[in-house]
Amino acid sequence: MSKNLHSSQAFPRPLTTVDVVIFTVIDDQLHVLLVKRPTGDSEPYPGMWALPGGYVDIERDKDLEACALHKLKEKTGVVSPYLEQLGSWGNARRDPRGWTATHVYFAILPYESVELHSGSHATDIDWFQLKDDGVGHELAFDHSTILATAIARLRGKAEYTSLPAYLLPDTFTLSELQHVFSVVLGRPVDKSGFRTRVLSANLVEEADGVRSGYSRPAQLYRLKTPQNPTYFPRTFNPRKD
Amino acid sequence: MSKNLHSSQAFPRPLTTVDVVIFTVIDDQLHVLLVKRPTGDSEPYPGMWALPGGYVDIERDKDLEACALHKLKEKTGVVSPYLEQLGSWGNARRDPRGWTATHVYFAILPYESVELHSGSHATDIDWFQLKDDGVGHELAFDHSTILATAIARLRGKAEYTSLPAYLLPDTFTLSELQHVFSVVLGRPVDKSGFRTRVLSANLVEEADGVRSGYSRPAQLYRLKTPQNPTYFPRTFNPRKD
DNA sequence: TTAATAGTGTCTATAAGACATTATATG
DNA sequence: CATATAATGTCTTATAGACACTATTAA
Repeated sequence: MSKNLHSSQAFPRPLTTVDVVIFTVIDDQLHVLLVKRPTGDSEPYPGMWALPGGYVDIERDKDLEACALHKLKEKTGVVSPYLEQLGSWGNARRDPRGWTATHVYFAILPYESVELHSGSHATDIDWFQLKDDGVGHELAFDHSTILATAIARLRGKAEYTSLPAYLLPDTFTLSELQHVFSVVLGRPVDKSGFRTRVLSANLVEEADGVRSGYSRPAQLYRLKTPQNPTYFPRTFNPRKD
Repeated sequence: MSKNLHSSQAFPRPLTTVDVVIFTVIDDQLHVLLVKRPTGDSEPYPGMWALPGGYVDIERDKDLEACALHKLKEKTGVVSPYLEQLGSWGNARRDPRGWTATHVYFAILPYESVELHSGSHATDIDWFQLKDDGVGHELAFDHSTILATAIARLRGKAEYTSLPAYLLPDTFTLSELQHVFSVVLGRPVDKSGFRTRVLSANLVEEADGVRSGYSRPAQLYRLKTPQNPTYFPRTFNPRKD
C-alpha cells in the first residue's frame, strides 16, 4: 500500500454537510426559509433557527448538488428550482462536534410553488423576512454569516443578471418582473429603461395570453432560457462620483 | 446520546480535500501551475498532471482558506496572493478511493514573486500555458473541468473587475496594466478608453517613480485597495446585436 | 367617461470605442 | 533630430435615467 494512500486513510476526516439558502418573495418582501434546531441535550444550538441542511449521505446522494436538491425537495416539495453554489465554509469551531465543512447552495423559488414540509411539528420550519443582511436575530452555527453572503450575492447579481426572474412563476408580465427586481434591489426601477433592458437582452419571449384586471391587460412573457440567468452588459444605476 | 448526534457519527464521511488553481502570466501568456501525481501502484491517476492540493489536515489547518494558503506557499513560496473561492466538487466517482469533496480556490500571482518548490524532483511541478479552456491534455480526477471553470471565471471577471491587476507586481505602469488585461481577455484593449476606465474607477493611485526606457518614461501606479478587486460599472465591449 | 395600469417616445447624461494628436524621454 | 512610447483630446455611438405621453381595458 502506497505511502500516500496510507496517509490519506490515517487523516481524521472533517464532517461534510450541505446547507441550502432558499429565497422567495412573500407580500412584496424577500424571505428566507429556516428550520428550528432540535432540542436534545447533546445537540448544538438547540432550539435555534438554522438554514436547512445536513450530512451528505454517500449512499443516497450521488453528488453535492443532488444532496442540496434532496434537502430542498424535502422541505418545500420543489423539484426544479434555480439553484447555484454559494461557497463553502469549513473550520474547527463552527460546530462544537468538531471540524466540519459545509457546501452551501442557494435557491430561488416562486412562493406559489412551495408546500412546506416540516419533520414532526409544523412550527419547526418557517419563512423569515429579510432585513438588511439577515433576519434580525442570530442563527445557529455560522449561518448568519452564510445568509449575509447569500443576500449579498442575490442583491449583487440582481444588478447585472436576470436572477430575480426566478422568483416569479413560469409566465409573468413585464410589470411583475420590474416589480420583483425593485423588491430585490430595494429601490424603484424605472419602467421604460427596464423594459428596454429586458427586451434588448433577449431575456424573455411572449407567452400566450394576458393578465387582465381593472385596467389595460398586460402581455404575458416567459424566460427564454430558464436554465441559466441572462447577463446584462451593464449594471443598474452606474455610480456617479 | 441524541438520535441526531448518533446518526451523524454513524454516517460514513466523504474525504475532504482542497485544491488550488494558480494562474500567472509568463511571456505574455496565461499559465497554470500543475503537479505530477505519484506513480505508486495504488495511486489514482499515476503520473498524470493535477492541480496542487490534498487532504485537509484538521490538526494543522484552522480553516479551508488556511489550507489553501498553506498549499500555495508550499509550492510557490508566495504568502499573500489574491485568493478567492472557486467552488466545490463532490461525488462518488471523481476519486477511485471513494466519495470525495474538494473545496477549490483560485489564486493569481505575478510570476516575479514565485519560487517553485517541488516535493522531491524538480520535474514534478511546472507551469502550463493555457489554450482555450485547458492546457491541451487531460488532467487527473475532474481537474480538467475545474480548470475550465477557473479559466472562465478569470476571463469573465476580467470583463468587469480589476482582477488581472493581481498578475502584476506592486507597482506598474498603466500600459503594463492595459497589456495584462489584453492578455487575459485575449483581445486588444484600447489605450484611451482603458485609461479613462481605470482612473475614473479609482482603482489605482500614483506611486513614486517612473518606468524609464528608450522613450517617454511612464508613471508608476499601485492598487488603491489590494485586498479587493474593483468592480467597473460596465463590461468591456458591450455586445452588439 | 373615468380610473388604472400597460406600453411607447423624447431628451439628456455618461461612458465606451476608434483614432488622432501632443508630450517627453533616449540614442 | 529621429524614434518610441506615454498621455491626452476629439468625435461618434450606445444605452441608462428621468419623465412625459399614448393605449386599452373594466367599472
